[in-house]
Amino acid sequence: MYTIKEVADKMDISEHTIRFWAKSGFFPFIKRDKNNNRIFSENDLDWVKIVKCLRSVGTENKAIKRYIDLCIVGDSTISERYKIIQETKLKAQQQLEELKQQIALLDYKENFYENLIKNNLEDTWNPMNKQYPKNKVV
Amino acid sequence: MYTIKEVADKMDISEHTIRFWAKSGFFPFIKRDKNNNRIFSENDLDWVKIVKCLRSVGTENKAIKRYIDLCIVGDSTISERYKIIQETKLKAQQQLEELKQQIALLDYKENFYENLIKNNLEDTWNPMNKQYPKNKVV
DNA sequence: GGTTGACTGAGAGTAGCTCTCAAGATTTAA
DNA sequence: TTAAATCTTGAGAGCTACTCTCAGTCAACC
Repeated sequence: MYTIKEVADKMDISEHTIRFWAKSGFFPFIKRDKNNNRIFSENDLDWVKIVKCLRSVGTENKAIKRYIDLCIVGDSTISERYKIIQETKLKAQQQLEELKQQIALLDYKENFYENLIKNNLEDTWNPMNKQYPKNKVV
Repeated sequence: MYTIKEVADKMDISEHTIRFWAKSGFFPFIKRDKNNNRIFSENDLDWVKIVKCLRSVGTENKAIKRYIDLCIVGDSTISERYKIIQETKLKAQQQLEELKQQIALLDYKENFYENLIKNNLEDTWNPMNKQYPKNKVV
């Protein structure tokens, strides 16, 4: 059993965000103690985990709520949930490829600057540079 | 030379966003035609590319503006820009690892649902399920 | 018994788009 | 040659998903 603060620390999400998600109906099964404080079970943590996952790959909150609601309905929605997870995974894999390309660009830029510094060269990237080179940077 | 629409198509960014970025001072060198329409050079496209890159790895617009301003200043800011790119790359690599883990979770869920469907099993994930199993899902 | 610290919900504030709109220029069609 | 369609512009409203502030409740420690 965890308090909201413990969940926040454990999952690396702010307490504010967890309360916001709770208010959005993402954790329908959380119990309260006698002071009305939320107490998260291990099972509730699983819900936090999947919400964090969906959110981090860009799933809209409305779509997350839809998925949660399908979970609550039960077994009859399994194939629909399967489809959602499948599509989300595909989207995430595309993001991975995109991210790799952006890292490659950052890597190129890093080497470029490193080279400038090492050799005391001019910054050919800067469009202010009057000797803008034929072989453009980036 | 490109119109804003051509840049939007080429870079897969909405025209709205490009105008928003332009208003934010991310493209300080864009020329206008006689009707005040923006005309993007190949060099301007490079700026769009680096802004898109920084943005896509979560760099705040304020920090992007800072980087752009450093570029405008010129060679004296190269080492500072180098540091920014280095740190951004590190952040992006962490995101890559995080994304891989989220994909692994989605993959697990996908297999889990697939198995349920294939074998007509119950959904052990759903907390509504009374026979909540000892080995919890996810 | 008073202060410290965790929690609560309501609601204001913020970032970064995203969209609508009216105005102006151009191109195309009748 | 006038009309309609298309592209652009900036201003500004609207939206999503937080993010933060605040006043209030409760329990635990000195």
